[in-house]
Amino acid sequence: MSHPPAYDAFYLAAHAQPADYADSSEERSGINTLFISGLPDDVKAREIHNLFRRRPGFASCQLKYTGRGNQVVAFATFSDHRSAMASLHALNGVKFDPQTGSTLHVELARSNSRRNPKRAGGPYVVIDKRVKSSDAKDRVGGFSDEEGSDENRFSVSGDTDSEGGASNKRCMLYIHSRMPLWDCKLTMLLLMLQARDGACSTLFIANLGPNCTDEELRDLLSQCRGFNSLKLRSSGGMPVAFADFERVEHATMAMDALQGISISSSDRGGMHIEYARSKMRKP
DNA sequence: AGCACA
Repeated sequence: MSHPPAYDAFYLAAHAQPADYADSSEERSGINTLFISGLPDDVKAREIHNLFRRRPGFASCQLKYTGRGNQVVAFATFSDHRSAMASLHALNGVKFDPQTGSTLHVELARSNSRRNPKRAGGPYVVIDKRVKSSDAKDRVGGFSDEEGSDENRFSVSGDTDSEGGASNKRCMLYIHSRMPLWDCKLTMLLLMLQARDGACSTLFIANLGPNCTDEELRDLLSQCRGFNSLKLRSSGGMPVAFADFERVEHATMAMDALQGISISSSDRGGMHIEYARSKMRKP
């Protein structure tokens, strides 16, 4: 009896919805906004404002709770690039909190803040992406949340890979030390359920052994939620299979759970599973 | 790398 392997959380190369990343070749000299990290997680918007308000060319600033653990970052916008650079050099590496010894890391932001402090109201803006723990419970449903160890886990990064000019955007998870466990799980769940390129609710299964049977595959697949039907075919003398699921998300989870596993008839390594090119017609 | 059934 083969069991689906544990989810490979450490390197999840999911073809997730592309986060919008600024092209690295973008003109940097038009950037008037600074990105500030290295802040203690109890920093107040007022402190950020006080840090920047007297600097030449200062326009506005905002504090952002990123929602990744307790991570806090800030943005400060200036009237022009030169004054932004001046403040960057003045404040980068400065000790912010003598208690913790935390040091500011200041760099040019990826893009200018388009937030208008006058319209947004108040001298500084707070963006709070933190998820309330009550919704988090609702969102993750059956997941148990061993809270005690908030020693941290993963976060998501975007990356553009332009092999063959195809420019596939993908997301990956990497270990990161300030994220509570529930947040990691939520992130993983969302990534798993993200629409991936070419996603289809039917899966194409190849690299099966010549003696693979319908029953053997069906036994395995019927343990997967949303499994509808299976068709074994032969392609070039070798068996391939099509497995249909209720929804794309079910197919995605089955693929992630079963990818690469060997079954008793396997004689050439584990199964190769992809989305089928087209949805299976009615059974 | 191998993708059918209408």
